[in-house]
Amino acid sequence: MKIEELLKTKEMPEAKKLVLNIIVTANYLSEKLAEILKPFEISSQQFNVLRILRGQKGKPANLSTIQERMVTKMSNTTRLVDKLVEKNLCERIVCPSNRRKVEIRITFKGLELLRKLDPLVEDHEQGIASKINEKEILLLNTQLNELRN
Amino acid sequence: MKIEELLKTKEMPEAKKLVLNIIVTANYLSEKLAEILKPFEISSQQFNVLRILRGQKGKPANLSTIQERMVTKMSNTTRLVDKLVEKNLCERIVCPSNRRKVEIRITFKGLELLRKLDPLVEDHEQGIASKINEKEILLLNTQLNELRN
DNA sequence: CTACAACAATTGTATGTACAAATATAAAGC
DNA sequence: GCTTTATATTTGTACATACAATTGTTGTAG
Repeated sequence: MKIEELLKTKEMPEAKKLVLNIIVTANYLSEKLAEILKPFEISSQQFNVLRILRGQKGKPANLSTIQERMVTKMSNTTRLVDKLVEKNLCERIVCPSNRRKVEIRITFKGLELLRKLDPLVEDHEQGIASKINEKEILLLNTQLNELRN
Repeated sequence: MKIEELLKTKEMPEAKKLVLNIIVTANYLSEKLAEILKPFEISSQQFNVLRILRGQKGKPANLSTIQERMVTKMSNTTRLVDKLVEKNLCERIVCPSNRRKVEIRITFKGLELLRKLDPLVEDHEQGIASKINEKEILLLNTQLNELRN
């Protein structure tokens, strides 16, 4: 649906339309992802943290590393990790060489969960992207990058 | 900055890049808006509600009307309106013809606040959109609409 | 060695989001 | 008229976000 229909407004400058459109589309995408994750009782931010941990390939991550790689930077990583630890999806130990830091690792259970989720999330992303052609995807990525400059 | 640099990942399918890029860009835009609104002690969702109320042009709105016009549909409109009422930016009375409903109106103080904010928000939106040319804006809007279909 | 600055994470508070359950009122069916 | 169903909003709970303040630890200057 067109953005202006969605917001039930007649007229709007294109600039305003663009800003709202990006936000509305992002909400839509996040909701779709949340739907996929829901049966597995994991939120999109928790999923995000798990993927970052897997990306470490065995090497433990500390909180600041996770934080700087998060999609939403200011989320409270301590409490996200708390939830994951509760569910045994990751473990957290105090870093022996520097006790200010913590070492966070994904567990086997966490890896298993991601392995189940991978194809579902992949389908979701492909399904979205398939609405436009490949050239348009590349262009869209470039233009979004520019908007943030 | 390119999305892959931002997330500090080497390779990623374009579809995944696109999905993340939209979400990251939306976060960026929301943060910028929040910065503008902060000195006025109003959140972007409260601002959103206020603009919807102004759009009613004197006619009162009830909760469900506001809800369906919100950018983020599932936010809890009752509590957002609570905050606005506390600040005297809008008023809420029980609808006399149907006591299940409420009538919500923007106050003079609310209109004044929006009048001050309008040019700031406009500048923000224009500033973002000016990063790409007009044709690209139109195209981007079209493509984002398609992604949600 | 001690005081102090810098660093890493945690905790606290207010706000917002997502969803379910509860409350209150109105409308419909018998 | 009384019960049931539908409608509109509010309330409760868990999670997430934004940001400030605090805690505990390390590094460093004197």
